[in-house]
Amino acid sequence: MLQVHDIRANKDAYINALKKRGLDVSEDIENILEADENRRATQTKLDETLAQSNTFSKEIGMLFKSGETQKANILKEKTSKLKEDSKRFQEELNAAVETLDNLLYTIPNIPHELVPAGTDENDNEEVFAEGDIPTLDNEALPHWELAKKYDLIDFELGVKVTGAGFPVYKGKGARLQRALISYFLDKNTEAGYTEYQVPHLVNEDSARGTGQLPDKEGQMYHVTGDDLYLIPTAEVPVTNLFRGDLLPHTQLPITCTGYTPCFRREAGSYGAHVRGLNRLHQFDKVEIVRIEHPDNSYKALDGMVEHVKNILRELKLPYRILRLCGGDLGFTSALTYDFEVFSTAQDRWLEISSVSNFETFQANRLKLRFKDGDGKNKLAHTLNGSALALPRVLAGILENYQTENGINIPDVLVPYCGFDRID
RNA sequence: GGAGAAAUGGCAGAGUGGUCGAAUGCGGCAGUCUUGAAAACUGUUGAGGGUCACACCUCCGGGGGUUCGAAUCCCUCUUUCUCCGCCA
Repeated sequence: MLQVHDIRANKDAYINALKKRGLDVSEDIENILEADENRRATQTKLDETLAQSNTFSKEIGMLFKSGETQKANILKEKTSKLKEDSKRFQEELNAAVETLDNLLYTIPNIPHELVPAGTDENDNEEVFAEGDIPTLDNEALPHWELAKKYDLIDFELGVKVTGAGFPVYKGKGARLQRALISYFLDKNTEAGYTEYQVPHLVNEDSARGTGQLPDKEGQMYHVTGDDLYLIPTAEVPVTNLFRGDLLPHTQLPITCTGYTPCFRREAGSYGAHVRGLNRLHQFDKVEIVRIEHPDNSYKALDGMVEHVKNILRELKLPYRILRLCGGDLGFTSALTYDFEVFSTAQDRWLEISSVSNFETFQANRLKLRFKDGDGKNKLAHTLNGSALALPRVLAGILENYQTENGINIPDVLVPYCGFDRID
């Protein structure tokens, strides 16, 4: 969420910038500023009342000490009204804070100046593309056919055990999946990211910290018995490792990577675009997370983009990079680059990574701060990206590496797989 | 799952109703000394709100209560530790 004092200072600039998202927030901003003034006024009233009653309490204490109990008792009576007042003001304050927070929750992050205006994915800006799109013959199959032909993934078994969107990987399919996880983790740790294994269930505070709650409640699986949520991405547990921290600036940047399964309800999804591995309720992903000094965060974002590029280059997959337009930009993000790999047999681009800078938007909710060189405590910038999401990379490999006689394995994966062909 | 103990500042650890935001030690920062460093010594050192700046307010695991006044008493929740049971 945004910080009120930033909104106060940059009111017009913020209203203007949010137009890129297709939003007119001028009224909301006015409401926020009004709610904030109300909050501060109420706080002042409460503080003054408490100050008064603190003074009385001290006096009463001294009077009792010196034996002047009668005077003390007179003072005691005076405090009862103050007590009532402070109780009432406290309730008013709680309400004022809640009103303000609820308003703040509705305002998305301010898009970076590089974010192009636009309403949907068609307006995203292609900033880079690389790799040759193979020309396949007419016999080329989509990955779900290949998975069946070579017995790599069994979607029906998943339906039997759990339901649609929970595939079962078998044999070389399972091995290839595991190879990719190891390969990604190795690439990330080589690049300096520290590997973490984190819980796959998180509590409500964590889900709130990274912004899944309150807005996206319906997207997560909720374990009601223990009031825990299955993680939709490793971003949630990994970023929350640092919730509430006040880090010395010398400790920045903090860089983490982690593999987790991800669980998404994907309510309302249907049709051809969700076939095979294209969209699942459970999938694997290796994530990278950075906590950065605000002065370095955009350099860091560029570094993450380069890092993902290198991986895709090694895998020799044709891909492109999109800079998301205002209409497609995630609620919490200031600038996002999506990576898409070309799915030859489906003749479409599949998103395999999304790399974002959230600036202080997440850190504000997380209360994730650092002590800067000047001694001041400031909110850190958080960034994250997939490196990479497994299913669609797998789909890309199966489709792009298929031949008449089998599927080749990208060279860099052969040591991880222990085989160089699926046939 | 059963029984007991505990939760205090970056860490360790005092504090059981009245100048306690909190002793002390370690750590951190600044200085003295030193060619430099170490050691020693001196000073300083929590967070949030609020203010032009002060003042002032809040915070001793979370929430609630008693009291003029709570780190301190009561209730409740959570977590940790010890013992027992179960277990990959």
